[in-house]
Amino acid sequence: MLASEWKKPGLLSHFTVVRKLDGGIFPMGFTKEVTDRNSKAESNVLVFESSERALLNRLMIELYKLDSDVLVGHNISGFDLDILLHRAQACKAPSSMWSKIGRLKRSVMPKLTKGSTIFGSGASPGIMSCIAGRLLCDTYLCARDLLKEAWQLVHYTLHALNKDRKEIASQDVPRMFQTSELLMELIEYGETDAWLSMELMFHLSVLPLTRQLTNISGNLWGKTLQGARAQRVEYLLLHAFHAKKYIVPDKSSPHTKETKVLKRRITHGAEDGNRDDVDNNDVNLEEEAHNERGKGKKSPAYAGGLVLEPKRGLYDKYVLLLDFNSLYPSIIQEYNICFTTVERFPDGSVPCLPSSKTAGVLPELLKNLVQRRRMVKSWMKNASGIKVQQLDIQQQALKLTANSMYGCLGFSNSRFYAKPLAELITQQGREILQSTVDLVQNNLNLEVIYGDTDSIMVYSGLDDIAKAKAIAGKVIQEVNKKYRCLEIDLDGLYKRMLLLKKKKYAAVKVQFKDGIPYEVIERKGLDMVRRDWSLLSKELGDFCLTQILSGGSCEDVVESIHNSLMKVQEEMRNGQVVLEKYIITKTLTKPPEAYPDAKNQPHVQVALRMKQSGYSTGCSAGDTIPYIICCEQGSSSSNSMGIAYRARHPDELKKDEGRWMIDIDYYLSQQIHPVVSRLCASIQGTSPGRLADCLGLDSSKFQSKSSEAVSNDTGNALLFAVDDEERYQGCEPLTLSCPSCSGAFNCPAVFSLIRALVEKPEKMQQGESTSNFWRTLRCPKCSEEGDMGRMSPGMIANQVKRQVEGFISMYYKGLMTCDDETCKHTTRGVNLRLIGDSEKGSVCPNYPCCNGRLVRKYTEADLYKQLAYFCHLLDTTRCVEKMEASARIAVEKELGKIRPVVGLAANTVQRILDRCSFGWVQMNDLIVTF
DNA sequence: ATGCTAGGGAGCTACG
DNA sequence: CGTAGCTCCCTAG
Repeated sequence: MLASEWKKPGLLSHFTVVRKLDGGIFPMGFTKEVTDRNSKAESNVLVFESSERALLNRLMIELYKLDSDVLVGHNISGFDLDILLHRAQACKAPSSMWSKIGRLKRSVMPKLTKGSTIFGSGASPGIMSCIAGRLLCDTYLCARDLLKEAWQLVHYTLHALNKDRKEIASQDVPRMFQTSELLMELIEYGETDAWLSMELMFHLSVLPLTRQLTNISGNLWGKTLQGARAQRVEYLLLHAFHAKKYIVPDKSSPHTKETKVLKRRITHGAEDGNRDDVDNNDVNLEEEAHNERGKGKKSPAYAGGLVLEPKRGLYDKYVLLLDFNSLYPSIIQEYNICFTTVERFPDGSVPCLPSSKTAGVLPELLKNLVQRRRMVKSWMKNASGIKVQQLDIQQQALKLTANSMYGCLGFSNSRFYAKPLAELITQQGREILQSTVDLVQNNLNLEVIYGDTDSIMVYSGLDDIAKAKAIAGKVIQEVNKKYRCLEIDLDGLYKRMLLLKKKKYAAVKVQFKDGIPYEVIERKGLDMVRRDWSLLSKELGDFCLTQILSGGSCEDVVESIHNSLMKVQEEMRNGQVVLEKYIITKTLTKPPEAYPDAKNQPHVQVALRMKQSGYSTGCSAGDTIPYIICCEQGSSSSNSMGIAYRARHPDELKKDEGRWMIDIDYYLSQQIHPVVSRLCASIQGTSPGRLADCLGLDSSKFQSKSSEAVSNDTGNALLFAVDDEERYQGCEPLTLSCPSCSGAFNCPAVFSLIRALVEKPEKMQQGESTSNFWRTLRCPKCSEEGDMGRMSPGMIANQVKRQVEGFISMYYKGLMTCDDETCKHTTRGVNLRLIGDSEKGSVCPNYPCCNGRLVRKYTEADLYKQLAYFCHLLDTTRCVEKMEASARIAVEKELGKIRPVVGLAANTVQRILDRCSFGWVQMNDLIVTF
């Protein structure tokens, strides 16, 4: 349907059910508001229930009455269904109630968490079986998998759609129940979200596209919606082979692994003397071990496409982009590559091209797909209105199907896995690209500046678009002469182009609309198209790029870039620009009761491993932690002293126009966890005062009382008055292990070492050599000469860092220990969220030998005590200051007293300038400081 | 459960 | 201390 049609008023209906909070009441005037709404809509669009169970019941009844064919939602498979079914389970809802979510009457709830529970992996088999009979359309999964090429589009679309959308933190929900207006607002947010999910589905044409894909392949629609690409190809091939009366290979399942092992044993036993066989087995074993080791990221099994070394630079005359139309499918047809035609060698080496003239099943299938697509495209020319859209989707589906065939040949778990075929195809691809380059360069005397897998870029050196096109025509004619099926075509004309690296370039592309040319900037692989760079950096980089591609003179371009950077610098100094440091992906959705340890604290999940939020936080994705642990960008380096982690209470962060910032005032008014902040201060040399400095605030306001006493000689770092040693009794010691005697030694020996290290620069000035200096460091235990050269500051820092991190992570991961003195069994890996149950004391695993119960080894109080102890031990404030000072001198020397700041943007600019003809510009001219 | 490889760039670590 | 080599993330094709 066209958007105008499904958006027509009256076509869609909606329904909302809301319940009051446990122990609460609905706000005044809410009942009247509900009646008003319903009478206005002339149906029950909004109802309320008194309990969660009643709410679930009501929802299921409404779903049953609707009996919908498709359930739509953004991340519905990873979230909504999971919550609904788990809550139904928790509320002890009868099967007659929850099974209405599907079309199959069930009496027993399947195991919901069976299978993988990785975020974004789709619904578990248990959940899928609950909704049997209905299709599940998860716009999140579809956007990510099915329409990978349109990912950017989806990203922006979502962004655009989200314009009016407000995110409500879970801890704010109770607040929304205080007045009728707020509650109605909350309800509207829910309705908007539902609407947006559906709008996204329509926008992406998910249903028509998946239906077409399913029709082409002959598999199940539900599977296509889940994104099972391999299965689609499998079914397509199954149908094709079956029609020709072939017997297809068995589907390998998890059981086959056992059979393989069994088979190997049999062959091994029978042909013990056969050396080759033994070798083969070893290879297999190695392969398997390798695969298992590299779980997350398999190393490539065979060589892929050829990427030409780019001739870097800024090209200001026309560049032609020539591109083979669907290279891999064409190769299969061109060389008749098929399971039935290619002779595969037992040793697994790359096979030869087939000589057979009779077309194989695979090429014929592809030929058929191509012909159908051509036909559909021809129909499109004469169609109009909605028909054009439908046909367009059909041709897209045909293209997608043809293109995904190759990938499945190389997919090791596919029924039609054929590595030799995949290898042969990519090998031909490489040869074709290389021979094309040779032809264009040697025979046509043109300059090829870049090429990737199936494309070449030719620098014409011409200003005239017509002449450039003529050259393209000549190249196309020459290349296409050589092949039967393969076809090269002009894919784009670049007026100006900046070529930086392999897979990284930008260009001004000339396109035509109704014969009138217009220009678009195309960005490929550069920082600004990646999601892991901060917005500021992306915006600045993009600005620089547009300037460079603007065609202005060198002087103008450099000046305008310089000015814009200076402007940003100024804005940063004035606090108008705030670096995006924290990205909070999602607020926690389970009720606080689920986390007894931190009941009264709001919870957040942090985006891990995004550049904006720092690396290695010691938590894994999805872990719930009572504090946001993050690190400042660029501050973590293994060779620098200390750790870069910083624990922050969520209240300490405030959100402003979508960006999260540290609320310094709150930080100080609440004195949130001085221990943690002190840990940062002493190890990393960062303190609230310094932080305030960075943000341009008056740092004197931010010094805590305890620091004033000692601030005379330590500047703005926080110090900690140590009372007595007894207070740290029971804490884990901080130790270093000596590389030569392996003995562990602890403070204060550690600190004499650290201090010695810090004093190094002074000694160095006296002309002492580095290696000699390191050798003066001795382990206090063995005090042997020689090996102690390895006792480097990096090593010490690493050991300290590891221990501190280790403790924090042990706390958050919930180390459990048996309370029986004689047993003391310790177990790890209990997630914090599970501790609620465990803390009641589950039985020690050593039962019945031991009657103990597992309890948390470290309580929250232990954590703070321990952290305080570490701080106490690491009282290296003075050293840190010295280290900082020497580092500052080094930096200042290098950069002439300016520190690079928009580091990211500056890097990008540097790289761009490196490759332009602006070589004479000094980078220092462009460095911005804050 | 699960299409493929190539490649840049950042953080981190082992090693000489 | 410098650096090669690893993992992780995200892109191009």
